[in-house]
Amino acid sequence: MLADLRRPERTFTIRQLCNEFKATPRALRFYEDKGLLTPAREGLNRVYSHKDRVRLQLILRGKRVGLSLSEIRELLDLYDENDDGAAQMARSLKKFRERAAALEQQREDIDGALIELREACARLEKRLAEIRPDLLPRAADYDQVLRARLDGHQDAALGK
Amino acid sequence: MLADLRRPERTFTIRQLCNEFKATPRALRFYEDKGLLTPAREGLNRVYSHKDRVRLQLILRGKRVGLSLSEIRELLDLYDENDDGAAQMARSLKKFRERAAALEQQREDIDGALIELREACARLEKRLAEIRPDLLPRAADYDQVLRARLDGHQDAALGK
DNA sequence: GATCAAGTTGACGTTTACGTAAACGTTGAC
DNA sequence: GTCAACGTTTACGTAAACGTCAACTTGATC
Repeated sequence: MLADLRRPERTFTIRQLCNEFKATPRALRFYEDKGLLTPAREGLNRVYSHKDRVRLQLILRGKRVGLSLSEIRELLDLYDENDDGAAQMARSLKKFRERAAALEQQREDIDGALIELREACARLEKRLAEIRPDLLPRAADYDQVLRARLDGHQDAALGK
Repeated sequence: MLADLRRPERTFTIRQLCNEFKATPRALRFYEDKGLLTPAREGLNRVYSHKDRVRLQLILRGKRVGLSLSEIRELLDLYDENDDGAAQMARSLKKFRERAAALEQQREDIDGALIELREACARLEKRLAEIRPDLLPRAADYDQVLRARLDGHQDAALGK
Protein backbone atom coordinates (compact mmCIF):
# COMPACT_ATOMS: atom_id res chain seq x y z
CA MET A 1 0.00 0.00 0.00
CA LEU A 2 2.90 2.25 0.53
CA ALA A 3 5.36 0.51 -1.72
CA ASP A 4 3.15 0.06 -4.72
CA LEU A 5 2.58 3.69 -5.45
CA ARG A 6 5.90 3.62 -7.13
CA ARG A 7 6.28 4.59 -10.68
CA PRO A 8 3.04 5.87 -12.10
CA GLU A 9 2.03 7.86 -9.03
CA ARG A 10 5.40 9.29 -8.31
CA THR A 11 5.70 13.04 -8.49
CA PHE A 12 8.68 15.31 -8.96
CA THR A 13 9.79 18.62 -7.67
CA ILE A 14 11.10 21.24 -10.00
CA ARG A 15 14.58 20.66 -8.77
CA GLN A 16 14.47 16.96 -9.39
CA LEU A 17 13.52 17.41 -12.99
CA CYS A 18 16.11 20.13 -13.37
CA ASN A 19 18.81 17.88 -12.08
CA GLU A 20 17.70 14.96 -14.14
CA PHE A 21 17.56 16.90 -17.38
CA LYS A 22 20.17 19.53 -16.72
CA ALA A 23 17.72 22.36 -16.97
CA THR A 24 17.19 25.37 -14.73
CA PRO A 25 14.10 26.12 -12.69
CA ARG A 26 13.76 29.32 -14.63
CA ALA A 27 13.54 27.34 -17.82
CA LEU A 28 10.78 25.07 -16.54
CA ARG A 29 8.78 28.03 -15.31
CA PHE A 30 9.33 29.67 -18.63
CA TYR A 31 8.00 26.64 -20.44
CA GLU A 32 5.00 26.77 -18.16
CA ASP A 33 4.50 30.42 -18.97
CA LYS A 34 4.50 29.51 -22.60
CA GLY A 35 1.97 26.77 -22.06
CA LEU A 36 4.30 23.86 -22.65
CA LEU A 37 3.95 22.51 -19.15
CA THR A 38 1.10 22.61 -16.68
CA PRO A 39 2.24 21.01 -13.47
CA ALA A 40 -0.14 20.61 -10.55
CA ARG A 41 0.22 22.71 -7.45
CA GLU A 42 0.59 21.86 -3.82
CA GLY A 43 -0.02 25.22 -2.32
CA LEU A 44 2.29 27.36 -4.35
CA ASN A 45 4.78 24.69 -5.19
CA ARG A 46 4.79 22.95 -8.51
CA VAL A 47 4.24 19.22 -8.55
CA TYR A 48 5.28 17.48 -11.72
CA SER A 49 3.56 14.26 -12.65
CA HIS A 50 4.81 11.46 -14.74
CA LYS A 51 3.14 12.94 -17.77
CA ASP A 52 4.76 16.28 -17.12
CA ARG A 53 8.10 14.56 -17.10
CA VAL A 54 7.40 12.99 -20.45
CA ARG A 55 6.36 16.33 -21.85
CA LEU A 56 9.56 17.88 -20.60
CA GLN A 57 11.50 15.18 -22.33
CA LEU A 58 9.71 15.93 -25.56
CA ILE A 59 10.34 19.62 -25.13
CA LEU A 60 14.05 19.11 -24.68
CA ARG A 61 14.21 16.76 -27.59
CA GLY A 62 12.47 19.30 -29.73
CA LYS A 63 14.96 21.90 -28.65
CA ARG A 64 17.86 19.64 -29.44
CA VAL A 65 16.73 19.33 -33.01
CA GLY A 66 16.21 23.04 -33.28
CA LEU A 67 12.46 23.41 -33.00
CA SER A 68 11.27 26.62 -31.46
CA LEU A 69 9.23 26.53 -28.29
CA SER A 70 6.13 27.62 -30.14
CA GLU A 71 6.56 24.84 -32.63
CA ILE A 72 7.02 22.39 -29.81
CA ARG A 73 3.93 23.70 -28.16
CA GLU A 74 1.89 23.15 -31.28
CA LEU A 75 2.99 19.57 -31.41
CA LEU A 76 2.28 18.99 -27.75
CA ASP A 77 -1.09 20.62 -28.06
CA LEU A 78 -2.00 18.25 -30.82
CA TYR A 79 -1.32 15.30 -28.61
CA ASP A 80 -3.62 16.70 -25.99
CA GLU A 81 -6.57 18.18 -27.75
CA ASN A 82 -6.99 15.65 -30.44
CA ASP A 83 -7.69 12.02 -29.82
CA ASP A 84 -6.77 10.82 -33.28
CA GLY A 85 -3.25 9.67 -32.62
CA ALA A 86 -2.47 8.96 -36.23
CA ALA A 87 -3.27 12.46 -37.44
CA GLN A 88 -0.87 14.04 -34.99
CA MET A 89 1.80 11.58 -35.85
CA ALA A 90 1.41 12.62 -39.45
CA ARG A 91 1.69 16.26 -38.47
CA SER A 92 4.70 15.66 -36.33
CA LEU A 93 6.31 13.75 -39.11
CA LYS A 94 5.74 16.61 -41.45
CA LYS A 95 7.21 19.06 -38.99
CA PHE A 96 10.23 16.89 -38.49
CA ARG A 97 10.82 16.54 -42.18
CA GLU A 98 10.58 20.26 -42.64
CA ARG A 99 13.06 20.80 -39.88
CA ALA A 100 15.38 18.26 -41.41
CA ALA A 101 15.20 20.05 -44.73
CA ALA A 102 15.93 23.36 -43.04
CA LEU A 103 18.91 21.90 -41.25
CA GLU A 104 20.27 20.51 -44.46
CA GLN A 105 19.95 23.94 -45.99
CA GLN A 106 21.79 25.40 -43.05
CA ARG A 107 24.55 22.93 -43.55
CA GLU A 108 24.87 24.02 -47.13
CA ASP A 109 25.03 27.65 -46.12
CA ILE A 110 27.72 26.80 -43.64
CA ASP A 111 29.64 24.93 -46.25
CA GLY A 112 29.46 27.95 -48.50
CA ALA A 113 30.74 30.18 -45.75
CA LEU A 114 33.52 27.70 -45.05
CA ILE A 115 34.60 27.86 -48.65
CA GLU A 116 34.83 31.62 -48.52
CA LEU A 117 36.65 31.44 -45.24
CA ARG A 118 39.17 28.93 -46.48
CA GLU A 119 39.89 31.04 -49.51
CA ALA A 120 40.44 34.06 -47.33
CA CYS A 121 42.66 32.03 -45.02
CA ALA A 122 44.66 30.70 -47.91
CA ARG A 123 45.27 34.16 -49.27
CA LEU A 124 46.33 35.46 -45.90
CA GLU A 125 48.56 32.51 -45.24
CA LYS A 126 50.25 32.90 -48.55
CA ARG A 127 50.94 36.57 -48.16
CA LEU A 128 52.00 36.21 -44.58
CA ALA A 129 54.36 33.45 -45.56
CA GLU A 130 55.93 35.79 -48.04
CA ILE A 131 56.16 38.81 -45.81
CA ARG A 132 56.40 37.67 -42.22
CA PRO A 133 56.48 33.91 -41.98
CA ASP A 134 57.20 34.13 -38.28
CA LEU A 135 53.73 35.55 -37.65
CA LEU A 136 51.88 32.54 -38.98
CA PRO A 137 49.66 31.28 -36.16
CA ARG A 138 50.30 27.78 -35.05
CA ALA A 139 49.03 25.40 -32.43
CA ALA A 140 48.14 28.15 -30.02
CA ASP A 141 44.69 28.72 -31.39
CA TYR A 142 43.84 25.09 -31.07
CA ASP A 143 43.05 25.92 -27.46
CA GLN A 144 40.29 28.15 -28.69
CA VAL A 145 38.85 25.38 -30.73
CA LEU A 146 38.97 22.96 -27.87
CA ARG A 147 37.49 25.45 -25.50
CA ALA A 148 34.74 26.18 -27.94
CA ARG A 149 33.86 22.54 -28.14
CA LEU A 150 33.02 22.44 -24.46
CA ASP A 151 30.52 25.20 -24.61
CA GLY A 152 27.27 26.54 -25.88
CA HIS A 153 27.64 25.77 -29.55
CA GLN A 154 24.45 23.77 -29.50
CA ASP A 155 22.46 26.94 -28.99
CA ALA A 156 24.24 28.80 -31.71
CA ALA A 157 24.24 25.97 -34.16
CA LEU A 158 20.52 25.51 -34.43
CA GLY A 159 17.31 27.39 -34.78
CA LYS A 160 18.79 30.78 -34.01
CA MET B 1 41.37 67.35 -66.22
CA LEU B 2 37.78 66.40 -66.03
CA ALA B 3 38.06 62.90 -67.36
CA ASP B 4 40.99 61.77 -65.29
CA LEU B 5 39.36 62.06 -61.94
CA ARG B 6 37.82 58.75 -62.69
CA ARG B 7 38.31 55.83 -60.43
CA PRO B 8 40.15 56.86 -57.33
CA GLU B 9 38.35 60.13 -56.82
CA ARG B 10 34.93 58.88 -57.59
CA THR B 11 32.41 59.04 -54.81
CA PHE B 12 29.19 57.21 -54.19
CA THR B 13 25.82 58.00 -52.78
CA ILE B 14 24.22 55.75 -50.26
CA ARG B 15 21.80 54.52 -52.84
CA GLN B 16 24.48 53.61 -55.31
CA LEU B 17 26.25 51.42 -52.82
CA CYS B 18 22.97 49.91 -51.72
CA ASN B 19 22.11 48.98 -55.26
CA GLU B 20 25.52 47.64 -55.99
CA PHE B 21 25.66 45.45 -52.91
CA LYS B 22 22.01 44.75 -52.39
CA ALA B 23 21.89 46.42 -49.04
CA THR B 24 19.45 48.91 -47.58
CA PRO B 25 20.21 52.49 -46.61
CA ARG B 26 19.17 51.61 -43.13
CA ALA B 27 21.85 48.98 -43.01
CA LEU B 28 24.62 51.32 -44.11
CA ARG B 29 23.55 53.92 -41.59
CA PHE B 30 23.47 51.24 -38.98
CA TYR B 31 27.00 50.19 -39.82
CA GLU B 32 27.96 53.80 -39.46
CA ASP B 33 26.28 53.96 -36.08
CA LYS B 34 28.33 51.00 -35.05
CA GLY B 35 31.52 52.57 -36.26
CA LEU B 36 32.09 50.30 -39.23
CA LEU B 37 31.78 53.08 -41.77
CA THR B 38 32.60 56.76 -41.61
CA PRO B 39 31.59 58.35 -44.87
CA ALA B 40 32.27 62.01 -45.49
CA ARG B 41 29.47 64.52 -45.50
CA GLU B 42 28.33 67.03 -48.01
CA GLY B 43 26.03 69.05 -45.90
CA LEU B 44 23.94 66.34 -44.33
CA ASN B 45 24.29 63.84 -47.10
CA ARG B 46 26.71 60.98 -46.88
CA VAL B 47 29.44 60.75 -49.43
CA TYR B 48 31.15 57.40 -49.72
CA SER B 49 34.67 57.25 -50.97
CA HIS B 50 36.47 54.47 -52.67
CA LYS B 51 37.84 53.30 -49.35
CA ASP B 52 34.40 53.30 -47.84
CA ARG B 53 33.28 51.06 -50.64
CA VAL B 54 36.06 48.64 -49.90
CA ARG B 55 35.18 48.64 -46.25
CA LEU B 56 31.60 47.90 -47.09
CA GLN B 57 32.71 44.97 -49.18
CA LEU B 58 34.71 43.65 -46.28
CA ILE B 59 31.79 44.11 -43.94
CA LEU B 60 29.48 42.15 -46.19
CA ARG B 61 32.01 39.44 -46.66
CA GLY B 62 32.41 39.17 -42.94
CA LYS B 63 28.69 38.85 -42.56
CA ARG B 64 28.52 36.17 -45.18
CA VAL B 65 30.88 34.01 -43.21
CA GLY B 66 28.98 34.63 -40.02
CA LEU B 67 31.09 37.18 -38.25
CA SER B 68 29.22 39.56 -36.01
CA LEU B 69 29.38 43.26 -36.70
CA SER B 70 31.48 43.83 -33.61
CA GLU B 71 33.97 41.24 -34.74
CA ILE B 72 34.11 42.83 -38.14
CA ARG B 73 34.64 46.19 -36.56
CA GLU B 74 37.58 44.89 -34.59
CA LEU B 75 39.18 43.65 -37.75
CA LEU B 76 38.56 46.86 -39.62
CA ASP B 77 39.89 48.89 -36.73
CA LEU B 78 43.09 46.95 -36.86
CA TYR B 79 43.61 47.88 -40.45
CA ASP B 80 43.17 51.52 -39.60
CA GLU B 81 44.91 52.13 -36.34
CA ASN B 82 47.88 49.97 -36.89
CA ASP B 83 50.35 50.41 -39.67
CA ASP B 84 51.93 46.99 -39.40
CA GLY B 85 50.04 45.22 -42.14
CA ALA B 86 51.45 41.84 -41.33
CA ALA B 87 50.32 41.84 -37.73
CA GLN B 88 46.73 42.54 -38.69
CA MET B 89 46.81 39.90 -41.33
CA ALA B 90 47.92 37.46 -38.68
CA ARG B 91 45.07 38.54 -36.45
CA SER B 92 42.55 38.30 -39.24
CA LEU B 93 43.82 34.89 -40.11
CA LYS B 94 43.37 33.80 -36.54
CA LYS B 95 39.86 35.16 -36.46
CA PHE B 96 38.99 33.41 -39.66
CA ARG B 97 40.36 30.13 -38.44
CA GLU B 98 38.37 30.41 -35.27
CA ARG B 99 35.27 31.12 -37.24
CA ALA B 100 35.96 28.17 -39.47
CA ALA B 101 36.36 25.94 -36.44
CA ALA B 102 33.11 27.26 -35.00
CA LEU B 103 31.30 26.62 -38.24
CA GLU B 104 32.62 23.10 -38.37
CA GLN B 105 31.34 22.57 -34.87
CA GLN B 106 27.98 23.90 -35.90
CA ARG B 107 27.89 21.47 -38.73
CA GLU B 108 28.54 18.65 -36.33
CA ASP B 109 25.76 19.83 -34.08
CA ILE B 110 23.45 19.98 -37.04
CA ASP B 111 24.45 16.52 -38.07
CA GLY B 112 23.67 15.31 -34.58
CA ALA B 113 20.28 16.93 -34.70
CA LEU B 114 19.67 15.42 -38.10
CA ILE B 115 20.40 11.98 -36.75
CA GLU B 116 17.89 12.44 -33.96
CA LEU B 117 15.39 13.81 -36.43
CA ARG B 118 15.79 10.94 -38.82
CA GLU B 119 15.33 8.45 -36.04
CA ALA B 120 12.18 10.18 -34.96
CA CYS B 121 10.95 10.32 -38.53
CA ALA B 122 11.68 6.66 -39.04
CA ARG B 123 9.73 5.69 -35.95
CA LEU B 124 6.79 7.81 -36.96
CA GLU B 125 6.82 6.52 -40.49
CA LYS B 126 6.89 2.97 -39.32
CA ARG B 127 4.02 3.34 -36.92
CA LEU B 128 2.00 5.38 -39.35
CA ALA B 129 2.54 2.78 -42.01
CA GLU B 130 1.13 0.20 -39.65
CA ILE B 131 -1.83 2.18 -38.45
CA ARG B 132 -2.82 4.67 -41.11
CA PRO B 133 -0.68 4.29 -44.21
CA ASP B 134 -2.90 6.73 -46.05
CA LEU B 135 -1.72 9.57 -43.82
CA LEU B 136 1.92 9.30 -44.79
CA PRO B 137 2.95 12.71 -46.15
CA ARG B 138 4.17 12.77 -49.68
CA ALA B 139 5.41 15.29 -52.19
CA ALA B 140 3.32 18.11 -50.78
CA ASP B 141 5.93 19.24 -48.29
CA TYR B 142 8.52 19.56 -50.97
CA ASP B 143 6.99 22.96 -51.64
CA GLN B 144 8.03 24.00 -48.20
CA VAL B 145 11.57 22.98 -48.85
CA LEU B 146 11.71 24.82 -52.14
CA ARG B 147 10.17 27.89 -50.67
CA ALA B 148 12.63 27.80 -47.83
CA ARG B 149 15.51 27.71 -50.27
CA LEU B 150 14.53 31.06 -51.68
CA ASP B 151 14.58 32.85 -48.40
CA GLY B 152 16.46 33.99 -45.39
CA HIS B 153 18.22 30.80 -44.46
CA GLN B 154 21.55 32.54 -44.72
CA ASP B 155 20.70 34.60 -41.68
CA ALA B 156 19.51 31.66 -39.68
CA ALA B 157 22.29 29.37 -40.70
CA LEU B 158 25.14 31.42 -39.37
CA GLY B 159 26.20 33.53 -36.45
CA LYS B 160 22.83 33.57 -34.73
C1' DG C 1 12.14 32.62 17.56
C1' DA C 2 15.67 33.10 14.27
C1' DT C 3 17.61 31.26 10.50
C1' DC C 4 18.05 28.62 6.33
C1' DA C 5 17.08 26.27 2.03
C1' DA C 6 13.99 26.12 -1.62
C1' DG C 7 10.06 27.66 -3.62
C1' DT C 8 7.19 31.47 -5.60
C1' DT C 9 5.88 35.65 -8.64
C1' DG C 10 6.77 39.64 -11.31
C1' DA C 11 9.48 42.31 -14.16
C1' DC C 12 13.33 44.13 -16.43
C1' DG C 13 17.82 43.01 -19.02
C1' DT C 14 20.35 40.74 -22.72
C1' DT C 15 21.71 40.08 -27.64
C1' DT C 16 21.73 41.07 -32.95
C1' DA C 17 20.78 43.57 -37.01
C1' DC C 18 18.30 46.02 -38.67
C1' DG C 19 12.68 47.40 -39.99
C1' DT C 20 9.53 50.85 -39.58
C1' DA C 21 7.43 54.93 -38.85
C1' DA C 22 7.49 60.06 -37.95
C1' DA C 23 8.74 64.41 -39.25
C1' DC C 24 11.45 67.20 -41.83
C1' DG C 25 14.85 69.31 -45.72
C1' DT C 26 16.54 69.55 -50.67
C1' DT C 27 16.34 69.25 -55.48
C1' DG C 28 14.55 68.65 -60.13
C1' DA C 29 10.59 68.08 -63.25
C1' DC C 30 6.55 69.72 -64.91
C1' DG D 1 4.13 76.23 -57.25
C1' DT D 2 3.93 71.92 -56.18
C1' DC D 3 4.61 67.07 -56.34
C1' DA D 4 7.73 63.19 -56.33
C1' DA D 5 11.97 61.22 -55.17
C1' DC D 6 15.72 61.12 -52.44
C1' DG D 7 18.07 62.39 -48.40
C1' DT D 8 18.34 63.25 -43.22
C1' DT D 9 17.65 62.29 -37.79
C1' DT D 10 15.50 60.24 -33.71
C1' DA D 11 13.65 56.59 -31.69
C1' DC D 12 10.79 52.67 -30.78
C1' DG D 13 9.77 47.65 -32.26
C1' DT D 14 11.12 42.85 -33.11
C1' DA D 15 12.12 37.92 -31.90
C1' DA D 16 13.90 33.90 -28.64
C1' DA D 17 14.81 32.00 -24.52
C1' DC D 18 15.77 32.49 -20.83
C1' DG D 19 19.25 35.14 -16.89
C1' DT D 20 19.09 37.89 -13.18
C1' DC D 21 17.57 40.53 -9.70
C1' DA D 22 14.07 41.75 -5.98
C1' DA D 23 10.95 40.81 -2.60
C1' DC D 24 8.16 37.33 -0.37
C1' DT D 25 6.28 32.85 1.57
C1' DT D 26 6.73 28.33 3.32
C1' DG D 27 8.41 24.41 5.85
C1' DA D 28 12.06 22.46 8.35
C1' DT D 29 15.69 22.82 11.61
C1' DC D 30 18.52 24.44 15.47
